[in-house]
Amino acid sequence: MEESAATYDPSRYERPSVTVDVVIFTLQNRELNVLLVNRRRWPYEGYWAIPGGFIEMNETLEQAARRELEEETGVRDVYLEQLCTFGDPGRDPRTRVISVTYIALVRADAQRLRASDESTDVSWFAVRALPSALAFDHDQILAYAISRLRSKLEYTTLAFQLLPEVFSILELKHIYEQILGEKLDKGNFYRKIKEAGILEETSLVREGRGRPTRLWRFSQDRGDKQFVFRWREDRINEKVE
Amino acid sequence: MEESAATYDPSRYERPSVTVDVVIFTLQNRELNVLLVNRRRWPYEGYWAIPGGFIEMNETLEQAARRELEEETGVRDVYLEQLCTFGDPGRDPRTRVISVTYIALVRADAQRLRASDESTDVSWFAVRALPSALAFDHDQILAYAISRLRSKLEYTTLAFQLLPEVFSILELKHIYEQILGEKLDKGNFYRKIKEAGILEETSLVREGRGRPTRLWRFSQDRGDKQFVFRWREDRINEKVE
DNA sequence: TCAATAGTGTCTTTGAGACACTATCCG
DNA sequence: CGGATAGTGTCTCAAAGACACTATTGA
Repeated sequence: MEESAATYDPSRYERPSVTVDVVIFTLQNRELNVLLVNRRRWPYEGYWAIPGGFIEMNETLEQAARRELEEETGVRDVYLEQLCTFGDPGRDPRTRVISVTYIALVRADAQRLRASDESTDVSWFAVRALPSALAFDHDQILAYAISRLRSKLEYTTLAFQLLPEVFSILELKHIYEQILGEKLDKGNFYRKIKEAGILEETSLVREGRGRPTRLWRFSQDRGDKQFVFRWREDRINEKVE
Repeated sequence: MEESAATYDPSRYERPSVTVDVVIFTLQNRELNVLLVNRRRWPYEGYWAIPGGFIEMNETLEQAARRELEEETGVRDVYLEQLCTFGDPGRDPRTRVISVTYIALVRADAQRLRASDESTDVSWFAVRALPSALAFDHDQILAYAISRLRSKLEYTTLAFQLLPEVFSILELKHIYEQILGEKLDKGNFYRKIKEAGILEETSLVREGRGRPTRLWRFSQDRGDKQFVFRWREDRINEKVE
């Protein structure tokens, strides 16, 4: 009961440790990728884990997440959203740890990203080829993060957070296909995205093997334009939304 | 970084307190209601707050939430879902407190509910007539809980968690209207809910002033029947989902 | 010319929404 | 009968989806 908080004596209750873990997504050669770090010590030595760390007493949870994110990728100003909090008693053998998890979406064109340098044991993994077992309950966290990303894609403009500044419409379609795991119709995709009015044409084109591609940017100044992209109906069985 | 966890020395980091707070919804005379407790001491003495309490070291977060829920309402086996975690440094003047919040949906027909007995300072409030200021950042939490409930209603069968065992279709419609804050068309509602195939007819009827009402129950054994109820499109501007 | 990629047009089917209608009770 | 509440039928219009077509490049 909240009332017991009023009589709270700090020494009376054991306090758990609290960490913030960040599932960092990006697009790497047209595949959805996620950043993992390799653990060097017990427990789960040699296992891959979601990057994270302990919160400091004077920062908000989101600030902690941004700090971790910047430490790992050198990137600021990315999309960040709270996912869920995990806190089963046995999940960390050392002590009781509560993990507040976040999802981050990072643009593919940030060069510092490739700083998966060899000295620190950090690496990108395609979500379709993840390590078979992760440290702690991180499999579970990651699976949940992916399903959440998938479902949010359908009714938000989240996908743009993964794209470079300019892109072609078929590239955008490709991301949707990647993340939704489903082939989409080209014509219908063009129609929908154009009608949504959230793209600005640029004067750029990209040359390729066939007809050159017109490039677009995500229009910042869209008023309250909405973009609901529901190709699928099976957003149902997720608990927690 | 996760690695620092490996070198973790419990005494090296200050640990925050962790509470679990539960926003408990129910239906009380056809209105969506929420349970609040009145605080008796500093801080926020006399203010209404969302019920909650400190986690114990050997229980999961969900167990803690169920424990709180049962303490407040005497109810078990209700729908429970994690909402979000709040942890700004200044939110509790006593010490750093991280609150993991949950939403609970409680059936209206559990009699023990009315045990808002006068001795403990606990009471139901219609969400349309909430106290003007709540303790801590609980206004924020509550507002978020309501918006989440609203949006989940559109694509899940959550509303059934609020209803008694048997109910009429128009009662169900009424809940949707309550929570979505919008008038729905009777005919269309009948059509949709019937097509969804998630209701079982009972032999019961309820007599009233006009034509008696057929009563239904939510069918447990629906296979993978889905129910997407999207009358509205403005599920967009919520962050975090 | 063809292969390759980009982009458009159009028909069909579905389902949301509006709204008028019928049904069954009490007095 | 009329008022009150429950429940059904049906028309319209917009949008999703299927799919065939045109466009522009390089070799």
